[in-house]
Amino acid sequence: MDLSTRYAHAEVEARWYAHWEASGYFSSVPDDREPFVIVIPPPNVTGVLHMGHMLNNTIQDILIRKARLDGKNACWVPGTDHASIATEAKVVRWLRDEKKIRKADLTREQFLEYAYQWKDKYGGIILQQLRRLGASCDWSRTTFTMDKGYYEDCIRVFVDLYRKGKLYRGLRMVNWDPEARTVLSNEEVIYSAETSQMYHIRYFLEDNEEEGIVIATQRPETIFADVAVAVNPNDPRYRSWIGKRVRVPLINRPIPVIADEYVDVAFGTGALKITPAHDPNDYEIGQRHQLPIIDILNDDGTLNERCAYAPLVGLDRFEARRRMQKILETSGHLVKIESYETNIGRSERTNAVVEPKLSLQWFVRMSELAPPALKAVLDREIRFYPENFQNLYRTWMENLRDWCISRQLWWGQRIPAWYLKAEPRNEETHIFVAMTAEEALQQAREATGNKHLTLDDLRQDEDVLDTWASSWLWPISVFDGFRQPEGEIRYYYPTSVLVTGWDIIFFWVARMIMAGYEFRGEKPFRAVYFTGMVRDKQRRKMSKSLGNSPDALKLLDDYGADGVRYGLMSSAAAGNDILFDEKLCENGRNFCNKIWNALRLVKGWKVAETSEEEADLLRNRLAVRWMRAKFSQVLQSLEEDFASFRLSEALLALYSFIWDDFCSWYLEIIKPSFDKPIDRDTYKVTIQLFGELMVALHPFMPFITEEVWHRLSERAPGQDCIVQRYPKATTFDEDVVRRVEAAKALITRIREVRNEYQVKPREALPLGVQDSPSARTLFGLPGMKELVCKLAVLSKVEWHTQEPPNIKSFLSGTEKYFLDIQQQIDYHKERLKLQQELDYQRGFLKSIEAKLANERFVASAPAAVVENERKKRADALARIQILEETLAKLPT
RNA sequence: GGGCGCAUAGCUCAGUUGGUUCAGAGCACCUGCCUUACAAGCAGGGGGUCGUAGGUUCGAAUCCUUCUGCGCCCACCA
Repeated sequence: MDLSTRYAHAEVEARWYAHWEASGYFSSVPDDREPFVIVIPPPNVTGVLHMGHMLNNTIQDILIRKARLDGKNACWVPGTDHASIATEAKVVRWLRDEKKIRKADLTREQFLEYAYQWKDKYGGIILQQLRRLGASCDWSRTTFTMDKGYYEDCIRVFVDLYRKGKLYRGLRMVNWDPEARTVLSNEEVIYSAETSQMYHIRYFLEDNEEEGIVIATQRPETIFADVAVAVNPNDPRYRSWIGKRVRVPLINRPIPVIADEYVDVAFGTGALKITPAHDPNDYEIGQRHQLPIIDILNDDGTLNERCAYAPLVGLDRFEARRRMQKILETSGHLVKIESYETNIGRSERTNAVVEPKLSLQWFVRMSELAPPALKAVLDREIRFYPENFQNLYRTWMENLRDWCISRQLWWGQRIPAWYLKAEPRNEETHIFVAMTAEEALQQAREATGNKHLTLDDLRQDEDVLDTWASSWLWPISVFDGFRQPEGEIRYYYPTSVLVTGWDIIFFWVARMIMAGYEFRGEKPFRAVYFTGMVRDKQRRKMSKSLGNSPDALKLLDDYGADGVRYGLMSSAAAGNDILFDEKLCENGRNFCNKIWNALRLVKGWKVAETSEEEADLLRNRLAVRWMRAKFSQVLQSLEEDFASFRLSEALLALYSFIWDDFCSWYLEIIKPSFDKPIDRDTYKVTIQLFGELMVALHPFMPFITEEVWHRLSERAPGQDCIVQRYPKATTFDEDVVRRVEAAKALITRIREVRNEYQVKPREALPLGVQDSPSARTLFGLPGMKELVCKLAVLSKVEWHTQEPPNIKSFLSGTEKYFLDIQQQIDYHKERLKLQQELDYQRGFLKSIEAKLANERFVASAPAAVVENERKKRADALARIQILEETLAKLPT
């Protein structure tokens, strides 16, 4: 067999992925098997593969492949999300830079045409990249949240919620992004500490030029929107002021001084200007005191004429702020300016400072949707892994505000609400919510009694839905559950597990759960596996803006998909952030190479009917017995790991089983000496076992396992690793496992001695065993002597009833061994080591005896634990006896 | 301000119900090997009082409390 010593991944990956896909292994249709279903967290259509996606999708692929190997009907639905704000921003930039077109110069229809052009050209690259990773998605089911059917579902849901009274249009204080000119959800606002200026400004009494009250504000330009000054009713400094009137600086509009408990006596000056249109708290205070609302800001953040101060009208809020300093100084209202550290909210998308703003928006009534979604998680109807994310979920669900689902964008599902053109904008009294304009017209005719109304008399809402108001329908809509509620969704829903980062637990996870119960009366998934964030070595979240994310495709090139998958999985316990280190992918690549070379070894053997040496046969049979038993033991723990989503543990267990037990021990035991053949039985079992190992590892490292699986032996068409049955644990011979483990310990001890005394690797030495029942038990297994001889490079094993003189002796387990190393032994050193060991064993014995002397321990500990302590005591006693004898006989 | 979580080897982290050799893995480090599968490798080794102080228990890395040092989420004071 002519195989390179290095495993070459690139060609293998491309070949097998194409083969799997062409064989239809990825696609799923309902049948009588148990389904195992995952819907992908749809990445932004604009996205390119990054570390987070790779982690996420590796986990999903592992689960899907495992389910497929378990004989389930595995269905993994891929797709992308239209990501309204992010995509629209990209398209706007693209138009500006490439096409030299400004969005403002386009009609809605023109813009959308360009947007679809852009999407067709640049969108969905990520799905292509996922194939490189090995993701075994059912590509025929690929869904995009703006697909016709999906789009319609969003509209249908909007209408449905409106009719049920769970959706309303209302005036609310929202987070406004003046740059994108759209409302933002709370989750899209990022707060961070920044230094800003605190302006102390004096408001003079209405009828007094001398006396005034000083307020503190960071936004002096908003004073034109002030409608009151509030003080705490319990603040003695200001008690006499309550009820008086003061004048807004510069424009001299009189406003009252009111009392409200909200005002913090200790903060600022203890007097607070009230600006209901531009601050959420002020808005609430304004409501309490029935104060008017003056909105002085335009949508783009410039001041409008309502501020009543001509010099600043039309200026940007920050420019206005800069000028206010001079103006207030000159007019004598400015008391002082202080530097001040505060949290400033910025738009996640545009980084513009967010402006609180009153606005007419559409809201979903969360009080209606949240309770069943909360209950499902608390009752563990939906299980979280790790479980403690329940806390996060709970606190959020118990403190919900209504969900603002309208966005002032064009890229998205347009809100299906129509108004009468005759009514002024934002003051509409008639609202018609319907699937189509025609239906809306029908409603309008009925509502107004005017049969002559036409479509021309109607105006559709300009806004689109929040992206999450489409992605929350994902698990239902991808199976066409709205239009065909009795169709295949009945087979696939609820899905099996959702794999996603914990950062979108609110955006997406919670809302999907709500949608599941609201629209299907059933949870959308049985379990949620939360992945951590992938961070760099400085613990920073990996992001494009920081440029600290390694190029995902380059990683795949350098280490192979299997290597990268290994790297990601080997340090990613559910929910824990992982500090990504390329070194881990290197481990994965090395592991591939190890497997590859094991294949080269095995395939290089000559096979004979049987071996000439009886010793070889005995040894090989023992090796096979041990390997079978150990594999069963490992499979048992693997099943437990999979059941509780402990995937890293499962991978690690396989890694050490393959590398250590299979390669370092098993193959070394059965490896024939140079140019000698191996007996057919052992060979066949080994090929079989090797194949099973590949199947067991396949979910984690699909490509190399498929390749090796096929190279191990001729496979009939369709006999691919990906569609085998996962090996199952059987009852196994624990005794063999135990005794071989003891033998391994003995071999290690012998190698240690050989190393210490620099015995040549090939030089075979005779081993002496001091006769004892435990030694007889160990060597009683057929093939055990031959096994130890081979791996420890021994010429023979001799039994001693008496200690031979002047020979190196050592302990392993409770047995004593002698090794004739043909060298002068350093007795001084030996004595020291023996004494050290003896001291340790005596201390150990003492602690065990103390334990056993404790009546309460013996009475309350489980019998097995007590029994084990007794065994430990016996072993310790045996060791101490041997050590004492050896010491006594040691030449001085 | 409210809440959640973390602290285990030089580094990154496992450690499930308190009890089998539980004090682990990988990396790094040290020693010796290019031994006919693999130097992307082989054989061997050193290294931790499980953050601190108490408590519960026959028994604590594991449960409770304190303190210290980190991290995160939510809310947000003009």
